Amino acid sequence: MTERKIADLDLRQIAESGQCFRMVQKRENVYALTAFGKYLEIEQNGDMFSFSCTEEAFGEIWEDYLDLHTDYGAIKRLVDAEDTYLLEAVREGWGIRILRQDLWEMIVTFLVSQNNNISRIRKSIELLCSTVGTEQYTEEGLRYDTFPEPEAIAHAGMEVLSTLGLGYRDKYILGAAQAVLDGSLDLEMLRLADYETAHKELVKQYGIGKKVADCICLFGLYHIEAFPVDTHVKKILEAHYPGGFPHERYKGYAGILQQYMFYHDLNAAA
DNA sequence: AAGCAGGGAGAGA
DNA sequence: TCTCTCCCTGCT
Repeated sequence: MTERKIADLDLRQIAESGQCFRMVQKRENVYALTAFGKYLEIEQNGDMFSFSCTEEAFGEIWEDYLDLHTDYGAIKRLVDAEDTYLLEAVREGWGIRILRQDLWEMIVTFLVSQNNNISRIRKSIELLCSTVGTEQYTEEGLRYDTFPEPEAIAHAGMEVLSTLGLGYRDKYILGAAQAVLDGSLDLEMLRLADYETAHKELVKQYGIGKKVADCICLFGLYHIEAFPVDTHVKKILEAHYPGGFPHERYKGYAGILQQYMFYHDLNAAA
């Protein structure tokens, strides 16, 4: 058990922000997530958080995963005081952070996300993990499933993938797994590359277009300058930024602002 | 119950 | 380049 007081963090907002699909509410104020083969529960009471892990694990894995080294308060203060829409979006999604998630998991996740909705993405990812991933148990005996490595997905093949209800996306996922194994999709190179290079490489991969590549850059490589434009963001830009989004003003971190806007739009729709 | 939902590939212009 | 259709599936 590790406890911390943390500003600019809200678990519910992150879980619903569409950047991660394996973070679920366990009970009041408690969320559970699986990442890097490990399972974590977090309880939030205001700005006080308790994590179901040791101080060591917190420092080595979760602090970084939750992007706690980044000052989101400072970023929010950079928002144009004249931009009432963006201020409102930030006010509503004040506790959003960009999680530093695993690259391979993000590649598969956002391949699944195309032309798809959040609840179905969640189900697909969970089914993929429980079918092809590795079954693990916490010290308390709670079962969880790790995200399948490329080897496991390639080994499963279309025979298994086609039974998971992924639709036409199954062949993209198998293709990506095979590409990692044969070296044509080089994860280590992507991790070292800058945003432009990573994006250019990603769109070469079958099933990855501009939007999905941007999501992978933002959520899997922490290139916070990446600004994915999906149908929601497109709609937002048309409604609130007819002259175009001020990318110059927010150069280098526009992706974080995109996340506030996206979250705001999801809530407005409901 | 036709049409849509966090897109992309492939074809044709 | 740009536009158009089709793609799996589940939900409304």
